[in-house]
Amino acid sequence: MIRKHPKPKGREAIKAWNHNKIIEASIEVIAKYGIAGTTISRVVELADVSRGLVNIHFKSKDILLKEALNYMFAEYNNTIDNAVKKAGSNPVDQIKAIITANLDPSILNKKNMGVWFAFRAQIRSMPEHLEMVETRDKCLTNHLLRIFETLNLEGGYKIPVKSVVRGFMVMLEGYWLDFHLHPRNYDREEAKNTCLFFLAGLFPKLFK
Amino acid sequence: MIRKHPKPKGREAIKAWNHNKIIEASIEVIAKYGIAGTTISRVVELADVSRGLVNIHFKSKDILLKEALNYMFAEYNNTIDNAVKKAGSNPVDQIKAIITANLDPSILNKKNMGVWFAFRAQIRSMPEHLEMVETRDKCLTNHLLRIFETLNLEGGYKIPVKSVVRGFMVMLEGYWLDFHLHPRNYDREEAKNTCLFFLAGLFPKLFK
DNA sequence: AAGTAAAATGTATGAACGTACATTTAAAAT
DNA sequence: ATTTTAAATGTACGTTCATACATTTTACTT
Repeated sequence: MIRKHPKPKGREAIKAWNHNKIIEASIEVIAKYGIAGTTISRVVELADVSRGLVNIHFKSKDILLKEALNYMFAEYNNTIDNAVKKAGSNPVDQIKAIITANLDPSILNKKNMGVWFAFRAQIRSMPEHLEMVETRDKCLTNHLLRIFETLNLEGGYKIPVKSVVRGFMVMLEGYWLDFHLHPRNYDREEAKNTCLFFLAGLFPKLFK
Repeated sequence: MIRKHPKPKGREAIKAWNHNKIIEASIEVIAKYGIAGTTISRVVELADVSRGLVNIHFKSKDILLKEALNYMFAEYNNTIDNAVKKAGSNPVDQIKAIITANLDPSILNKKNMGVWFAFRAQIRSMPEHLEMVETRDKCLTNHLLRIFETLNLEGGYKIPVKSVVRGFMVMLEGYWLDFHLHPRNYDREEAKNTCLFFLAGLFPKLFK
């Protein structure tokens, strides 16, 4: 049962509170059972609300799924944007901030990865969600393209930016997958260091 | 409807033929609809066999899923082992062979990736399949550990082998994910070159 | 304190699910 | 040709699913 905060007062507030409770329960259920394994019964049980309430708040199961996914992505995009902002103007610091953010427990945790890979796995049969996934990809790609281009200029490198950005993102996502499969003995520090190690191969002066 | 080969003669042969037809149909359905979205009805329709036959060949749905997964993994492990063998004794050639094999259409295709990520997504709620996934990981890890250690010796490098192997595998898998999401405009050559580019950063003399 | 409208509840319904099993089909043996 | 028996079929059953909606509860208004 999800009950992070006590039940608030006021009709509107209670409604919003229940709405949120259902979304968060859905996320947890998706993470555990996958998209097709997510049933209203499981959501209802975890959210501790009545069966009918889900139908009132979300016109259909599909809409509920979509809102749950959206909820999660918004969090991710915010986290990354903030991390880059906080890192200041140094591109190397920005890269490090992005790596750290992507490996931080607030992003890289069982629940998030469960949902993440559940959606990615089913993308073939639910192409309507592809857009949302790609929006997240673009958020990260844009940051990285800009940063690596700056690195090229500042360091006098001639690294093929597009390929390296893709390779780098692919690596980050690979580490997510690694965590998803083996959350127990996962070493965030090692993952970070290996990312930096690979980058140091390409930009020796900057990442050493 | 799956009918690669004409129906054979002989009771045993027909039985085996149907068995195979059901497994291959299952793989296709899993790839399209995910684990929980895989229903007997869908498998039966695609395999073009009677509803009851699945129950006779596979005691339960779980067992069918397990056999389908096993079928796919066996193919993968064979392909990799053969690729390494064919590459000869040069470690750089072996690495290249592994990259090429992992990006080859016989491995990296919509069907395989659909099943692959479907299982990985659901691993949390079906831990009984973790073992099979890890067997595949070990097959690849063992090859790579040996090869990178040889590279260290031959080239006089002091690369942290374990980390690099993990980073490299993570990268390969990241490219699988990339393909899974965007099979249309996927560039196998570029993926291969970027892998080599990252390795060239670590082993400059060898991968240039 | 009484009335009212919004929100939440829980039961009902039909479709789809996995599985069991009596029946039919057809390959092999006589 | 007839018999035998393994293999395949298709219906039937109990369960679980998403959804609809009449009913009850509860926060707000008067």
